[in-house]
Amino acid sequence: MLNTMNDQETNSIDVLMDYQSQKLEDLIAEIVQCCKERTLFLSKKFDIPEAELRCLMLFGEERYLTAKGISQKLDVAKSRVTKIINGLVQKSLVESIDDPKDARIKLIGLTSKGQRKSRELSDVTKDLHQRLLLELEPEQRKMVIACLEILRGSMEAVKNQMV
Amino acid sequence: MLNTMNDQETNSIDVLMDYQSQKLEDLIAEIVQCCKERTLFLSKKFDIPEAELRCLMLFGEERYLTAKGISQKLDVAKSRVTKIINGLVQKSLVESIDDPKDARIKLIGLTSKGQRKSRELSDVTKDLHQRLLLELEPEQRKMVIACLEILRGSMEAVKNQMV
DNA sequence: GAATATTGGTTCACGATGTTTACTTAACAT
DNA sequence: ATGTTAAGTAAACATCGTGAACCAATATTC
Repeated sequence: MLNTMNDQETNSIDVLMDYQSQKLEDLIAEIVQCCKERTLFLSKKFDIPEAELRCLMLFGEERYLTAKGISQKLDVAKSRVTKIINGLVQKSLVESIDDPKDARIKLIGLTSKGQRKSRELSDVTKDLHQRLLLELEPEQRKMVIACLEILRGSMEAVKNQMV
Repeated sequence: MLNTMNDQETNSIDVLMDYQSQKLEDLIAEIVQCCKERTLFLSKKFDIPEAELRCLMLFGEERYLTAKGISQKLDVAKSRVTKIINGLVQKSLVESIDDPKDARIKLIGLTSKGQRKSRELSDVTKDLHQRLLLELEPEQRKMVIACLEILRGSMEAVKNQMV
């Protein structure tokens, strides 16, 4: 009797977990897909490849970046950075000068055209995210952000388990 | 006086929006990054390119798929599907037979090896999402899922505004 | 029923993203 | 001085993806 009861209970818990994990998977996939479309949209709008846009956005505070620094921030190989920088130099969005202290290093900085583009880009993405917030009630905004923080933390935790 | 008060209020609302939209942007970026790492991890674990894995996962219920159907589900050009299928055929995970009714159509189906792989893959991803849920309290699970639904809806809404 | 679309799939040329390996040049350390 | 480490570049390769041209088979239309 009790046994049956427990079986049913565990079973319904399993069913719930199954449902929830499937739901979670689907939702995350849809959100990721939406982000992919957004970056593609921006790339087309600005007529600049995605990787170069990502690079442009790194010059938020910093005046100059090095290839190595960019490589770390973008999480790609150094050689990849060379190509990205080449593309941006071609478009006159960025220019590199020699570090006066260390001849190995090249300092990469935005040109004024690059600064305009970068500003424009961050304005557009900021606008998009603000519109996203405007879709929500002020109460929901806090809650959604709080939930994303929780989710991010859990994803990190699971990632670390995986090693 | 009142004016000043209102200015301060609007200002603090703006500040809040700025903060929240920045937070939102960062959180979404981190979550997307985490997902990217996950797919890369699975691709290496199974030693199968990401696009082919994505294709394998389409055979959930359906016995057979057509190149056109796959093209729509994966949201890529037909020509891309040809290459993906070639890769999977090479690995003996999939085989294509002629549709008896329409000689233009090739029916793509999993081999038994492909079924095993596909099953394995969905088990692993299900396990990952369940672990994600286990990081949360049962109450949080519902809340996080609810928030993701809200977020997804808002993202769709913003996307549609953008046309 | 023959001429004319339309459809499903392949091929080819191209471009973007990325890695790995090897190489050059410059700085540093003993 | 010399050997080691660091920064950047170059070449070869793999993956993901599009678009246009094309072929063969089915549908449509007169």
